[in-house]
Amino acid sequence: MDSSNPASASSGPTARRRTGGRSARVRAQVVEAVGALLLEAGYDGLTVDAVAERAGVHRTTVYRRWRDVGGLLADILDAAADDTWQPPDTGSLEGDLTELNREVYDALAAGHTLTAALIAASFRSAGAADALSRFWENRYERCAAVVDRAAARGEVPAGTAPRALLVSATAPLYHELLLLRSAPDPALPGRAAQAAVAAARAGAFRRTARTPGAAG
Amino acid sequence: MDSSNPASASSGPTARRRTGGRSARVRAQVVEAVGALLLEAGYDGLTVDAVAERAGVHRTTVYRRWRDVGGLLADILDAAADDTWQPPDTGSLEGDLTELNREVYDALAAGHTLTAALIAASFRSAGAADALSRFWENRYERCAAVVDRAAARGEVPAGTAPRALLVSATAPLYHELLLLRSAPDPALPGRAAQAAVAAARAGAFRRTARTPGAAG
Amino acid sequence: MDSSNPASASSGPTARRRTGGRSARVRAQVVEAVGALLLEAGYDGLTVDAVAERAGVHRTTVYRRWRDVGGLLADILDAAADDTWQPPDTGSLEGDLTELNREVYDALAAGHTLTAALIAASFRSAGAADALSRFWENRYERCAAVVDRAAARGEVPAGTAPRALLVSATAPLYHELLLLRSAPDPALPGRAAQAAVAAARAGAFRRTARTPGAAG
Amino acid sequence: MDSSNPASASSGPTARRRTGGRSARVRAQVVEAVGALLLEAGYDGLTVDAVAERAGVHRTTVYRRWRDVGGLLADILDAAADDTWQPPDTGSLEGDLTELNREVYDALAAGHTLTAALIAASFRSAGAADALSRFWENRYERCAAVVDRAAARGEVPAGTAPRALLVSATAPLYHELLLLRSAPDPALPGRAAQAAVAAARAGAFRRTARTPGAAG
DNA sequence: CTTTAAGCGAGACGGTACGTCCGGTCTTATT
DNA sequence: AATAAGACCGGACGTACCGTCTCGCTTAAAG
Repeated sequence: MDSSNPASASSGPTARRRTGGRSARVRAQVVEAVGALLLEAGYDGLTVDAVAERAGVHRTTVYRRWRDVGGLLADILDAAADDTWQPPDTGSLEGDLTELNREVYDALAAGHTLTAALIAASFRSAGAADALSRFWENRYERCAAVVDRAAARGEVPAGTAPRALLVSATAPLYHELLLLRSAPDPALPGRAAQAAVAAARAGAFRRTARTPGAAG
Repeated sequence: MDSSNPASASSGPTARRRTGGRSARVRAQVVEAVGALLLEAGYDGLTVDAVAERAGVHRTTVYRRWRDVGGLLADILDAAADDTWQPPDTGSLEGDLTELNREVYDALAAGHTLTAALIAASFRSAGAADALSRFWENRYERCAAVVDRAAARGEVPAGTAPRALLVSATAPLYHELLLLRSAPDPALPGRAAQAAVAAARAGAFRRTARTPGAAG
Repeated sequence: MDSSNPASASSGPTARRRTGGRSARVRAQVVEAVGALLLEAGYDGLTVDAVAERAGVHRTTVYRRWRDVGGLLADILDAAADDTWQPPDTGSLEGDLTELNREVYDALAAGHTLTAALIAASFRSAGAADALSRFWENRYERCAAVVDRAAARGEVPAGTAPRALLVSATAPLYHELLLLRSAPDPALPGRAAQAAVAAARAGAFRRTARTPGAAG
Repeated sequence: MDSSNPASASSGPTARRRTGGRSARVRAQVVEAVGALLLEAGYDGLTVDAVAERAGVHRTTVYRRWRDVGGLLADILDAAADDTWQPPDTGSLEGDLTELNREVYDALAAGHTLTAALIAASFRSAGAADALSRFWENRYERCAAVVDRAAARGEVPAGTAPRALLVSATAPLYHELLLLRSAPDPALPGRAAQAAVAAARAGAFRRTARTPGAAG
């Protein structure tokens, strides 16, 4: 799951936004400024004033089009959701999950990070929170393929719920790096992936729930 | 949350701290106000002004003793860390973990919640972040007993790392409820506990690492 | 004291200043408040907060436009300098000087007085000090006419320096009433005027300096 | 607590005051600190906190003994009034007045000056204003000798009021340097002295008033 | 040479004002 | 007539002093 660069891909084909002329240019400048400021100064440095100045646009223009900081974040997140990112395909479930975790790890371990800033933002702005949820759901949907392939290969029981497995694999990373703020451990992505696979093999994520450990 | 101890440890022994009468009362009022405001208005409602007014104390007094909002949070967190909380002891690992998860679930599922506010705060205040880390580490240490007991009962392999197991069990809750903000699912505590137990049984958290799935 | 002109000269011509409606009204209210507060509470009562409240304007607005109390004073002084005041013309030098002195006397003898407040302010604010200097220089220039007329009438030697004479005539008033704070003496304006005239007749203020006592 | 004259002991006979050792040392340190701070930072830099710190004394001690900043100033002024200063005696009135003026000039021309600071203080503190008045009256009384000697020498008419003459001579200095803040002119002390002498010779300061210039 | 209370050190508190930053709204001038 | 720029309101921040209070501890003065 790459959350390292949500801002990169700009406005996809589905969005029927007016793309021509000044409006588009203004939006591009503002989006660029938001991303840059988030990286440099985190969410608290993302003031409308700073965005406007950096984008070379007037304060009131930002208010008019994005209403507030949450709107800005929602915009760049929704833009990022339209990108072309695809989950890895290494041939094994543990390999795929480790690879996914490594992306997360890289995005979070480096202290001041765009991802962390976005998450911080989600705690303060409803708009940002919604956009971030949408973004993440989108990613989980794409990643379901990883689990499906594993099931097809017989690595996990049929009926394994992709999302529960994926959450189980990645959640420890966010927990350690974002919430507990413990020292980054390069082995963490692999270990978390491995534990999730072990649980999955034991049937812990089968949709039919229950009777899991009993099998083991 | 006890509010009797002076100012969360630290400080030299020579400096005559004042613990009697007014100072203690002021602190108690402020701590109470912080908790109440966090619950009512979340982190963004936790302004120094609001705390002072609610505590019936002057603004400058708050600044003098707590410096800023982070200091306030650190104080109540450190106070909370001194409590007498003990992990559950249901007789089985899955039972204990489920019980733990249920506590987390209850603390997080109810929207505006103190826990969520503290986590939000940790993204904005270094002081709060440190205090929260200390608080959590403290809890994980206490919970190690749960794993030790399970190991003694033979539920998990000897050498199972308590912390890794505990993180694996609880992280999905924080992930779903705080980060993904998905709809609360009452089955989640149990499922996450169960998956962690399955992984532990498969040896995924043995300190000697590696060769886990090989057992399966 | 006119309050119609924007913001005491200065500032580039390119910057589109706004002179209409609200801005002008705000300035008028603030200037009025400054004068009233100076009279009522003296310089120490002239806080930005008090000015803002009295003017019915927000604190930050005052800071934005006037920066600090010195800026406020400079504004009202510069406004005052634009007035239409003219020195008296009684027909005799001593009469004119006495009349001038009486104005000063009236302005200073009544305890809490705007003039005294402005002078007090000039000791604490560079901006106010400069503005007050400008104001006084302006007045001395206008008063030069009094001396010129006297010279034309032959009351004082040709070449008498107006400013030195005027200072000599009025300085004792400021000295007694402001610095020494002695009890007001209604005869003082006349006496000081008379002494200055005597000195002038003796040639004490001739620009060619020296050779004064020679006249005696 | 009487703050009118904390230095000069006295007060009730019942309350046994303590004058020796520590108290005296404290006062000396504080007085020194006040003078130094006035010179370095002017009246606005003369905060109780700064005085206490510089004097190596606790804040509350200053409040206890001097009540406020005005009390501090009154104390050092009254101390200064007890000195042994004597007016010059050059042999001529103009010489004496010029010498006096030069002292004033030196005290005022050098920008940040103790004298200016005291005067500034007198505009804000009733205690300081009273003490300064006392100080100046004391000096004018001592200077009366200058005028008496001149009268004895026949330089000025008998009955010339010393104080009016002295004020006339020195006021222009204060006016130019303190109020008008014009550029210091080294010739000013002499010119002002000379003008005052001229007026005095013309009888402008005779106690019986009136009919002055008529004589010329 | 004790006693004893005046005076000091120390910390905290309530309170006023400062000057700044930022969020958001409203209004004026320009195009 | 629309919009960009400027100015405003309002809330909060963190700081500096002010003046007060309540404790103990020192120490100078009286007995």
